[in-house]
Amino acid sequence: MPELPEVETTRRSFAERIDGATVAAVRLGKPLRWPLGCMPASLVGLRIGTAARRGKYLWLPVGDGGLLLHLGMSGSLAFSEHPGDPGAHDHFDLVTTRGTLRLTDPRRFGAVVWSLGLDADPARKLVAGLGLEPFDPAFGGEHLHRALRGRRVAIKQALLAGDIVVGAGNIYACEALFTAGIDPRTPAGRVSRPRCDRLAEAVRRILAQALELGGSTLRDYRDARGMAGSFQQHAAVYGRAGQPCLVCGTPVRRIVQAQRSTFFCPRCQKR
DNA sequence: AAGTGGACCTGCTAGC
DNA sequence: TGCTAGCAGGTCCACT
Repeated sequence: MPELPEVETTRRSFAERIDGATVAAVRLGKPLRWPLGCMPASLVGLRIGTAARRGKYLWLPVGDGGLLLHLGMSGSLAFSEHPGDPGAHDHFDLVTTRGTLRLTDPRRFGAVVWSLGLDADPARKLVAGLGLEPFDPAFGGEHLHRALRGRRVAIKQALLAGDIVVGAGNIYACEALFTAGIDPRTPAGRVSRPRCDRLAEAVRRILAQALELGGSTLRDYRDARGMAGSFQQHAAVYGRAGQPCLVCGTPVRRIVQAQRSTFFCPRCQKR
């Protein structure tokens, strides 16, 4: 599910309410991607700080450390109105003096990890390889061009890898490449400097637009207040295989790259 | 070193 | 109606 716009929308939807609250209890469901790494009971009584985001990770300060959360493919966080009856896919409850924040994640690719800081293990290890934030002023055509130099993977895969720029997952990488007019199969190292300028700008514009629309709700994504996103209604190519390109009318194509679907317009997007 | 494929796990849908 | 194959928003790891 969650790419940067969904994760950031989620963060904004719970950060204010939970900031300054105290942990009253922690409940664990089935195991997630990694073990929590501390005794849940030891969190009780600790004060929660202001939630932050790095890439698609959320960082929730708790006491002298914090929880690094990832929503995986199918995760969502929500304030639970019925904290007494967890469902089959509710795998983490943070019961606080300001409500219960509950992680629901059917596929369990998500994670909740205790760490003494973002720069302490294990959080540091998970965040270490991440690229620039897309809205960091340092992210632009120059950075992109330099980082892509010598890379032979397709540009789509280079964007998804997250070591150059974070936040664009499968939906927004497809959309950004469409906006920039770049064929997703183009070898990354062969994207010219001017096209890198356009691509960096497209990544920012698409993510900003998605953020304004509260992200994409393809299936079940909701923010912590239960609000769905609506970017999917504005997608130019993602999920539109066979339908006419909104610009030129050519049918949108679906191909597979690195075992993931890629959608693009074979006419508007060039190598 | 960079690139590739498999792994993790569950649910939904299209097609027979 | 019921079964099955294929697909889904992510990312880590082992291997070449």
